[in-house]
Amino acid sequence: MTEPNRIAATAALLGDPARANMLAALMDGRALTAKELAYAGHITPQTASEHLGKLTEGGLLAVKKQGRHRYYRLASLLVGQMLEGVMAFAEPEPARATTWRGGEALRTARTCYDHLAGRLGVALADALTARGHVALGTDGGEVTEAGTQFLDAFGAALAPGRRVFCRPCLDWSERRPHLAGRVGAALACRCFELGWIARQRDTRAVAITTAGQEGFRAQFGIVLGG
Amino acid sequence: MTEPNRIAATAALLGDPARANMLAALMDGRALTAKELAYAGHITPQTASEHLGKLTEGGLLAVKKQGRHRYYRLASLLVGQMLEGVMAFAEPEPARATTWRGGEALRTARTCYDHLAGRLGVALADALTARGHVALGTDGGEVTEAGTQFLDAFGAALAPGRRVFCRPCLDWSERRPHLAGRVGAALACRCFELGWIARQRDTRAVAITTAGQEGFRAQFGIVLGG
DNA sequence: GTCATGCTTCGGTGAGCGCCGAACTGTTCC
DNA sequence: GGAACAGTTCGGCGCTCACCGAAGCATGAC
Repeated sequence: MTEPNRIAATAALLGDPARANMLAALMDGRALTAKELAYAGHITPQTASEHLGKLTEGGLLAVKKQGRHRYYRLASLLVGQMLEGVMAFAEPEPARATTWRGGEALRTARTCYDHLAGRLGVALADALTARGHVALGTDGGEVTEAGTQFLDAFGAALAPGRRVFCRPCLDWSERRPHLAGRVGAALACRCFELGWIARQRDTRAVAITTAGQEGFRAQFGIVLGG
Repeated sequence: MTEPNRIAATAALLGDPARANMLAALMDGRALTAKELAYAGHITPQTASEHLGKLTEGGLLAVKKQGRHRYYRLASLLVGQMLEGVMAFAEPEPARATTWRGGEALRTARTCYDHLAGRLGVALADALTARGHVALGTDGGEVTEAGTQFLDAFGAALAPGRRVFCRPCLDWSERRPHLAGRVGAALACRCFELGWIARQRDTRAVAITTAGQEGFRAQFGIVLGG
């Protein structure tokens, strides 16, 4: 009885355009200030403050004071996965190849909560699959023995010993699965470490550096013409 | 720009208690009439009609006319997965062992969209894991060679040849993963076929028949004290 | 034909909430 | 100290939307 009401209450929090915009802006896992989120939601700081209060109250966001700023981020993995679920449904069917702000950059490479998406993310998943490093299906995926060794050598080591699974995440611009879960996160993390990719201000798009162009080509055979 | 608005619009559809109740009632994959859904949402048929119209319009529900009834069901797997995502977040933390309508029956065994959940679902996942038939992790899972053979012999055969993955689905009453995805669906389907479990009216709870008591014990070593 | 039933449409009411301007607290910097 | 800035709280406006009663279509039973 009390159960669906909690569902409704949670969903209602996502059901406001301003809040949805703010949450989408946080999907790359960064922590943003209230002002930045107000900008992302296209609303004034006063209004944003109310929304952020509700989202925090509802357990969707965690907040950390730092000087005169307040940094908001998604409160847990579950929040990111919930948003993924809604996005997977809500996104327009085939890649509507038009007009977002910086759409082209977003489609080339972007972060999706804690892992890589866009053409780069899909290409990485394809490359690893083609080489037998991971096996992916619609219901899940697994890193092979060879894949574990490869990731190890690449510097994106995972806890050894136990079997390593990975979760596919449906990519809304390519409509193809890419690597999420611990594996995707470790891979993305290592790419940042190597300086192959770099975050950009005010967007989830990531830039592929010249080192990255070279690295992705050498290690994965990936060349993104775009 | 248009993107998060779609997310918000979709989430807003889930964000009404009456609609959330109706969707929750459809989570077991059955098709229900408008009247039954009005009852599930605790609203009058007029109001339910509006809600059902919006949900259908939004692509969440599919409807089929049959005589003077209209049967509504979830429109796609994506809808079920989206709801799962929201539920996984929104459910109260530990098993709040109290007071739902038929709570005890629901906790023992119920359907979760197209597969089994509750103690039975978790016990099945545990049994299959313990025997090395499936391997489960937080990011996914896989059916082993032996598991494929076992499922085959059990009558819950899956398309052969390709690797079979399965998706864990976090159980909100037990807080333990159980089997979802194709594997979970095939398993549940076979249990219904064998007459081990039976659907009940007006609830997602399923009854374990006496044949089921015997079968689950013999095949899986599962005894649910009730 | 008449009646019952399932469902939808219409009209009007009321509550909730998203929004912003203005004012207030707290931090940083000079 | 004072000025600048980040963020919140308050008050009031306006819109949206969930709700139900009543009426209107269908379909099926007799």
